Amino acid sequence: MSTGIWWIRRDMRLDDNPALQEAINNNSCLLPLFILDPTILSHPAEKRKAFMFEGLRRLDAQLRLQGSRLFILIGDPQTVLSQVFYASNASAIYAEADYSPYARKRDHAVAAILPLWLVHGLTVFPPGLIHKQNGSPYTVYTHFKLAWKSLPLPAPCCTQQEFHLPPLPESTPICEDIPETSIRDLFMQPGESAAFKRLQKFLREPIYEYLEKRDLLALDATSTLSPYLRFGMISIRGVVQEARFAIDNAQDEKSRKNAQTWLDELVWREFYYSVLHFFPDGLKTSFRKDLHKIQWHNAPQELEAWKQGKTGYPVVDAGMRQLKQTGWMLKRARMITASFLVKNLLVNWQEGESWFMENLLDGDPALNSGGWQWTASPGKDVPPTFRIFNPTLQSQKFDPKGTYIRRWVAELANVPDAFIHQPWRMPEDIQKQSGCIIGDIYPTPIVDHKSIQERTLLAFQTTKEPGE
DNA sequence: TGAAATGTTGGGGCG
DNA sequence: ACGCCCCAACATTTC
Repeated sequence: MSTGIWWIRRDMRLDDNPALQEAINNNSCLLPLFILDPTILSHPAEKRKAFMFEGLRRLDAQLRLQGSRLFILIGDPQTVLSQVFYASNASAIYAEADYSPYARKRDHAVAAILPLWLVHGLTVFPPGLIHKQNGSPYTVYTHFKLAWKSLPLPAPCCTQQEFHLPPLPESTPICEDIPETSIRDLFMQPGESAAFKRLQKFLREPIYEYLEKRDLLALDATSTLSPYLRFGMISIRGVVQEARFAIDNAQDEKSRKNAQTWLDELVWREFYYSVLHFFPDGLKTSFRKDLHKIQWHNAPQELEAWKQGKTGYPVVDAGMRQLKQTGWMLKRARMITASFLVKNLLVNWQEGESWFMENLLDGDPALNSGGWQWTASPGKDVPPTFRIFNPTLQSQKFDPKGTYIRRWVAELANVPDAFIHQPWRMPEDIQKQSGCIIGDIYPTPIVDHKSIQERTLLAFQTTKEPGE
């Protein structure tokens, strides 16, 4: 009789879970354990924590269906694991490898005093596996993607729908309750079955229109799987396998291309974890070293207006309000709002990065930082150009009727279509008619896009290297 | 996974 | 009927 501890961190699922499988294969008893780490609990991400706690409740329910249960303990992981390990007379601890700098440090400390087995499962291929011929990392996505796609997809570790969880050990720790949260309405229901349903729904039709519709802000045309992937409520290997299957089954070339684009997004996720692997400092400092030279404007009141969705640019404000209320934005909305902060307000990208981390359900350091640095980078990607998003053009393109804007910015609900993207241009009588006085009910734009361009170009010029 | 400036084309109104 | 102009729509170039 041996007991394995399944230390759950961000692999909150039973299906295709390599760490869980490893624990089961090597033990006759299993102790599923989640540690409430004060370091993580102190992070001000209330919505994401609520999603996580509710997810833990669902996982506990799943475990109980098979005669097991989830154990919750509070404290420093090294201390907690030592106690549980000896109290339950366990043989080893099994966990899915996590690659953030904090996780690495934490796991290193645990492994120094206890038998900790880290099993890969967070990405399809372990970060670091894919590199150039000479061993150096890919820093351009396109090249990484080609290398990624040339590799055979690893098979899921347990394909059977039903498997039997080993029983609990005889001596189990006294455990805490899953914390309650003050968050009432979660934008998405967490848990493995919700994730699975969402994927199935997406695969039926939307995946074949993904490229054409993903940027339309008023639609719900994307998979919205990222919060589930964030907590491992669904297996990335399984998702990729389904994506490949969908591509192979596409009815026509256009559908195939649409589905292919969705898979490419999953490869972006792999790419950012790879970048983090090779550049572990890239989370806190700019991956592009020359970004340090930029003279940011960093006006606190402008940053605050951005956070609260009161910049006076409807599409930016809609996005920021949606983020604060629900913890979710389409990638297009993330790009528009991020570009506005960095390129229009000239605020250091790290300010935006940490606000997103506070609010996003899917907030993941590697991906969030990667996305922000993509925004801040003045165009090292292909083709090499300098991009400043024009919030009005983006708005007209991706929310042509203003549906998204009106959904999130109530003050603009009755503004006519002709002015929905630029309400500051409304004549006074129309402002009165639509009940939206600019500068009173809805803010005047905090910066003028046109006049700000020169400042931004100048600030970013310092990043140009000789010969460029 | 831009935007703005510039260039090209093609249909319709009109003399 | 025909050529000319206008201009919107689309394409290409440049930053």
